[in-house]
Amino acid sequence: MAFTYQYARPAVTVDCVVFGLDDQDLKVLLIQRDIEPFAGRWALPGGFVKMDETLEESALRELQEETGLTKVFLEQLYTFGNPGRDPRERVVTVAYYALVKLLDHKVQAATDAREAAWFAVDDLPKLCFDHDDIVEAALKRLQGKVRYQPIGFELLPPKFSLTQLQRMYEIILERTLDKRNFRKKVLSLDILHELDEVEQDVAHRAARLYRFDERKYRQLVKDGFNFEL
Amino acid sequence: MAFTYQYARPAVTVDCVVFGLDDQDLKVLLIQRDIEPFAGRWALPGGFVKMDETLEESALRELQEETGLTKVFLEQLYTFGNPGRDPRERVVTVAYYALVKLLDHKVQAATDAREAAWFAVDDLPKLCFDHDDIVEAALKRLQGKVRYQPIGFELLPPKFSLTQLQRMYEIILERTLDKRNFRKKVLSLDILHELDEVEQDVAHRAARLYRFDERKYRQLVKDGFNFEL
DNA sequence: ACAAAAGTGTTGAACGTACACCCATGC
DNA sequence: GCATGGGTGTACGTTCAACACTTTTGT
Repeated sequence: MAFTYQYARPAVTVDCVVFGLDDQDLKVLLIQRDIEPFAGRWALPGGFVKMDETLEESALRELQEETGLTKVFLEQLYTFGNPGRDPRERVVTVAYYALVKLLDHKVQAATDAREAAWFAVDDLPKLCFDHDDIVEAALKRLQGKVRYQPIGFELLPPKFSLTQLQRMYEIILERTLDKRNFRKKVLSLDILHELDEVEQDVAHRAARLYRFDERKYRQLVKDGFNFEL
Repeated sequence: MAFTYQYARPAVTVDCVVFGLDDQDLKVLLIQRDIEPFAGRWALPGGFVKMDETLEESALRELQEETGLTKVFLEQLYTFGNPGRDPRERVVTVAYYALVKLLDHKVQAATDAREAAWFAVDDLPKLCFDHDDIVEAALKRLQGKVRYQPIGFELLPPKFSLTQLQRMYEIILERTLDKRNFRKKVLSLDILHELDEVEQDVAHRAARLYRFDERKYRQLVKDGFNFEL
């Protein structure tokens, strides 16, 4: 079967920059390509858009196929389409970025990928195509957006301590924050639900745990409230 | 000549939401389609991406061809690609938004368009395809971005009064601003150059004119300054 | 008892907001 | 001289930034 068109058409793909967080670093999920071009080299998970799925569905499907991830926070980032960004032919790629809770997900390589692995964002291997540019754009977007939208919670487990929360912002924004001021500010937003639970198995005083209260957040937004850190 | 591919491919287009400003309103530039589908109906200027041009070059070319506009501020907005957004076939469109100085540009209809005309953004005709969604997204982006990037100047003539500047923000943000506070704030940013010139031909005291000092702005940004209104 | 991180308040500076009158100009 | 918009300052409340010690818990 083949498809013929009157004019030449670019191929259309999606690529995903998947961010995860551990104690040390912001990480990005990469796959090692199993097919040419660039077989054996590291790249972003992604692939061709099918004719009957939305762009977002494409991105979710490719993530599932190549890395095993499901149910992630996903948002469109930017579309990269310079002629020459793919050596084979003209490819326009719609880039997405995703945020996942690292501990939840053991990743596994699959279709078209030898391996999938997490890399610290400030210590990535050289990537294929223009994927370096895509990661850079995604990081900038994340750094900008995390300050005025409560998306950072997507990187944390459902229950977290204020220290974990602060650490998340420090890692993403690449600067230290004042503990007292941070707590005052974040608690004053009134979007955290204090739990009757504390950390387990720590070798020091256990921290109180909190949940992000999405219902309350939505209500506040409706009433004209603006998240900002 | 025809082009054959192993798998079906979406068509790839660009569409532009062009904003202009007059005393009353924020306006959007629309074209009246001359060809099917939707011949005679209003739509955003745009068209197919050629194989040897970047996406941005495509957008600029289509603007030139369909409306006569050149040298505009242009920024990628979002990519719309739902199956079914075009009744003919799968079309992925990369949407851009543009800001132009209304007075500079007499628009003129051209290729594929019977007519090009400005419409107040809050009084648009029903548009073809999903172009209503695209305009809505562009307006939201403009409203968000104008507050933390000095892009609003693209809508004003090179020399403007503080009242004009304030009016621009009021129209875009859809709320009134306090005159004294606005002036204090905007002058404190130190990115305006006060000219030795005043308005001409007004039936009252003439306002002092200013220019946006892009050099100074870039320097301040380099030094860690953050524009915000 | 020691190590490790949790938790907690105050003060001064900067910034945002509300508000009203005189001035310059053209007709 | 009157109509029109230009231009200007202060006072108050809120928010931000800097800063250090006590408490709890596990080993």
